[in-house]
Amino acid sequence: MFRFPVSLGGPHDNPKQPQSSDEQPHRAMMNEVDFFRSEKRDDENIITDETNRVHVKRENSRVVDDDDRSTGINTGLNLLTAHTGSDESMVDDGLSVDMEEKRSKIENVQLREELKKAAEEIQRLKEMLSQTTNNFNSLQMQLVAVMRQQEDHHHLAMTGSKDIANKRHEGSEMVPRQFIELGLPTAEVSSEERTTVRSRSPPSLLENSSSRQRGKRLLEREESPETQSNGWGNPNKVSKHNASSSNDNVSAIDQSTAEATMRKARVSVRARSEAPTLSDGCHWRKYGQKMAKGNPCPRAYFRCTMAVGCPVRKQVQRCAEERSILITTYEGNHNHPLPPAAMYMASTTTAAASMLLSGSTMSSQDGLMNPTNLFARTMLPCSSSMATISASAPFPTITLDLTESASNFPQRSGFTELNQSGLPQMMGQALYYNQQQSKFSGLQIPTQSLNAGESVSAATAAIAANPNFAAALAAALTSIINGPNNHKNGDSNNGNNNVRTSSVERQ
DNA sequence: CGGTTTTGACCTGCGC
DNA sequence: GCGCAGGTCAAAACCG
Repeated sequence: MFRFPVSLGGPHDNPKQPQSSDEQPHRAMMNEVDFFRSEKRDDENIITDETNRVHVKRENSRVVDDDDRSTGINTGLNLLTAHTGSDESMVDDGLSVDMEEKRSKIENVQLREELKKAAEEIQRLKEMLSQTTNNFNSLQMQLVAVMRQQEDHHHLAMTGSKDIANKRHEGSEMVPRQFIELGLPTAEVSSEERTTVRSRSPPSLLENSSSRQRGKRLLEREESPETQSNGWGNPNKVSKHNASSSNDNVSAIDQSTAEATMRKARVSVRARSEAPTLSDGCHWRKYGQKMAKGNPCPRAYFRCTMAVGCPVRKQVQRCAEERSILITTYEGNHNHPLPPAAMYMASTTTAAASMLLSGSTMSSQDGLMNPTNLFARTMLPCSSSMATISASAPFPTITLDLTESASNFPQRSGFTELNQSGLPQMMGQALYYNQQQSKFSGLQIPTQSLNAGESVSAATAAIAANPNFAAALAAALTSIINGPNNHKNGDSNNGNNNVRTSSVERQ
């Protein structure tokens, strides 16, 4: 799905190269082959060797080449050079051949060392990725186990006290309600599965669904992933469903909850920008605009147009208090490959959403084994103050605030530069949990844990500062994150459509 | 001409 | 039941 972009010296390193036919600036291995080939030609033709030698040198820095001439690195050869010093012609004699051979050998050694280092680097990165994958898998399994446990407790509590359950559904426990709601079928789910889930639904929900079965619009919504009252605007609908849900579906609910956790989250990005929208690498079509209450600035609604039927939407609105701040809220998951620039954003928002959702299903005691911490440490290394999770919003929403504290991460800037270095910047965003977090059942990253992970964070930040690696890692993590869902959903186009696709499925 | 934006109407959920 | 607000639709206008 991704490649680690290893640069062993790009075209910039050898601007003076002859235009040989086999010249391919991005192929380090080809250069290596060329090198050996040229070495073999030594015996054949010195002139040719000279040409090839220059060609080979492109893997080395020009400084080395210059040093050879200007500073006389090979002092032993200088004598030989001096011997032929009067001869400025391009014709080499036997002594210069020796010099060239020695030089070639030195270059050969240097080149091999560089390649070796590069190979080791690749191997290390692979190991890191593998380790991250393993960590994620184990954490995910733990997450499932804990969710089961929590679900059991939840049902016990509900059956034990209806009052308590009612209070939960009326008031503070917004998130669990949404998770249940999110368990409803998605577009990727087969029609059979949809029917099954629907049939499990309580009469109220069925009535509600049937009452919506009118008109073309409804049909469209039925086709779309979020048909089942999964819209942005009806977050509490299924909570009632949840309240009346029985215990016989615990496992099903567990599954749906797991899916649900990846479904409904919104990722809101606050960034200072004078532009009407943030350039996040995707193509969007505006499909609506509304004046929101309490904000003189209209809210614009956009839909991803990079692929037909892509469920990803975003809302763009300027902050009422500070017009220079652009609030972009993403929801959904792309069902198509993304360009790298968009991948940055998608990966970041996916990670944020995953963090939000996975964390929200955990109890506070689970913090240490919560994947949230993994994400917080891997994806948002400086987790301290830049992301807000809001439980007061109708949906679990994580807000990445790019308007402040831009000092603690390299290359920090606004989202508008995402095309260049978006991921590192985003990854540099830290998380903080506002007061509303206390309402959140599980979104607590223990300060302890974060402190313990500071070294990890620092290392991660350093790595993430490299856009290439960041892109690769983000892509990898995205695929990891999305993996299970993709399997469930069955028809995912890429590794990119989990959190977000699922979270938008209500249209 | 095809894609995008604009904008008024419509749908839906929620609170009173 | 009614009104409000958020979200969406879709025809018309606009644009490259």
